[in-house]
Amino acid sequence: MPVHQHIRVTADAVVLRFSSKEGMMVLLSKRSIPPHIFKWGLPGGFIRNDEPVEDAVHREIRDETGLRANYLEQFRTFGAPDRDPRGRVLCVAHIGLIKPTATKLIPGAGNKEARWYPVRELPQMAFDHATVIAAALDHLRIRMRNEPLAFELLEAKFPVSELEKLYEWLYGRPVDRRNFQKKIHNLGLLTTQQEKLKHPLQGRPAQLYSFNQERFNELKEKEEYIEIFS
Amino acid sequence: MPVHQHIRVTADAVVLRFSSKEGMMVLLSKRSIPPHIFKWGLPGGFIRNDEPVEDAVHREIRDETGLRANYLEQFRTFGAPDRDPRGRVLCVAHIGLIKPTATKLIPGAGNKEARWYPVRELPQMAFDHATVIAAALDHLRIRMRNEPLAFELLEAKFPVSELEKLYEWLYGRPVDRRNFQKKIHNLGLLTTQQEKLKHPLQGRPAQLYSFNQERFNELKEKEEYIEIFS
DNA sequence: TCAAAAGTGTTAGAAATACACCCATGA
DNA sequence: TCATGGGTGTATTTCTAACACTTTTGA
Repeated sequence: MPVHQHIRVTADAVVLRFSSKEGMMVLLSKRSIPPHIFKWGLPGGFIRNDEPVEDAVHREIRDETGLRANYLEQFRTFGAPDRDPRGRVLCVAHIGLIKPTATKLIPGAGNKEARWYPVRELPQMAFDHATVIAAALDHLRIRMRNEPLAFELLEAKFPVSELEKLYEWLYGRPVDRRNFQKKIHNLGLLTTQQEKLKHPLQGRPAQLYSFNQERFNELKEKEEYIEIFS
Repeated sequence: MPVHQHIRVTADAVVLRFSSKEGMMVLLSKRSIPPHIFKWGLPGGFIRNDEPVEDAVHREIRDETGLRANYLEQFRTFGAPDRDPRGRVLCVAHIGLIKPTATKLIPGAGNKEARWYPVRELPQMAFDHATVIAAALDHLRIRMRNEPLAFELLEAKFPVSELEKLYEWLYGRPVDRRNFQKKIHNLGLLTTQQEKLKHPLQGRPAQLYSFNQERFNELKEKEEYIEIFS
């Protein structure tokens, strides 16, 4: 039992927000202390001794931005010995997903500035956080084929086109609207809502849908393998 | 910067070995010290202050069993505050894959007993290691659909039936031999070897194949998505 | 009436599935 | 010659992919 081990551990989150107008945005906070002072980093920080890791992530996101991710999943731990100049610091990295309406940031006690940045136009990043963001997107790209994570990034009621644009953004290729609708409807994952989209900037108003979680659970029970997107 | 953080970190591995006769086996080592003395646990231990995480895993596996996994991948970090009675200990869990010939164990300095156990007949496990093993298999089940990890569990030259039985074991369902061969050959992942399997216990000798890594890399470059098994 | 986005169906090709008999070998 | 496991082809169905015009609305 090593009394001599001295490794610290942070819990950090790549919190993502999507809208078809702005694309995928990531939540960053500006560092106000060294190391990497004034660079931008992921919300996160040291885990408390008796605190569950997920709780630490939620706490840090709240403290730095006032937000709460409605989906949170650990995806990898970054542990290169030289990734932090202060000494050995492991980073348990998470993906957080949040609805597009979560735009208003309330920087907390730390007085740190927080901002949404387009994932494809990142500022100078602290530590290895650019790598962490890239890894988070790779992870999401794999998970979103089979898991209904897309719906965590959309409003409760959304037009199919928004879902489609999210997949187009993530996979970097155009998606055939007709085939996409066919597939998603055949799976039965969408429940038609009464309303239509009230204020399209222009064009025909879109039918709104919500994600049918029960239907997905049903599918998952009987089919071992569900492909939402190919 | 929390001088008061006191969290220790271990690197542990679920090292797996497969043969059609025995099924999937996991490498365990018997604890010789408290806590959980005399229960079985995953090979692993505390990371050194300046040691890369993967190096720590390899070192622990070697020290406890004399083996070296030919594939190693981190899959999750377990961090429940109460998972270790000694205090807060995070476990960065890995999957290790090893060839079926790696049967001989050389317990090292720690004098710990090490053994291969069938994954489906585990002894009483230390800590949350039963959960860790279950999570490793879930992870493997997802990864093996799209990544050529199966070949890390087979000899360099193997009959198709061995590959097929590996998939059957992992997904818990029978696989149609003809359709399986068709699919795997259409992908072009197998290179036919000169030899046939020399000593089948009975029956017609099987053609041997090796995994064609270059072909897989080629595929991965042009196709964004490769499905090895559905 | 125009611009903009939404909605929708058919066809051809590819892939997945289901299914059964013969072959090569050792005992 | 028998028992055992290896090797193989075809027909059916399902899924995927390609493709363009009409509808609804606000300006």
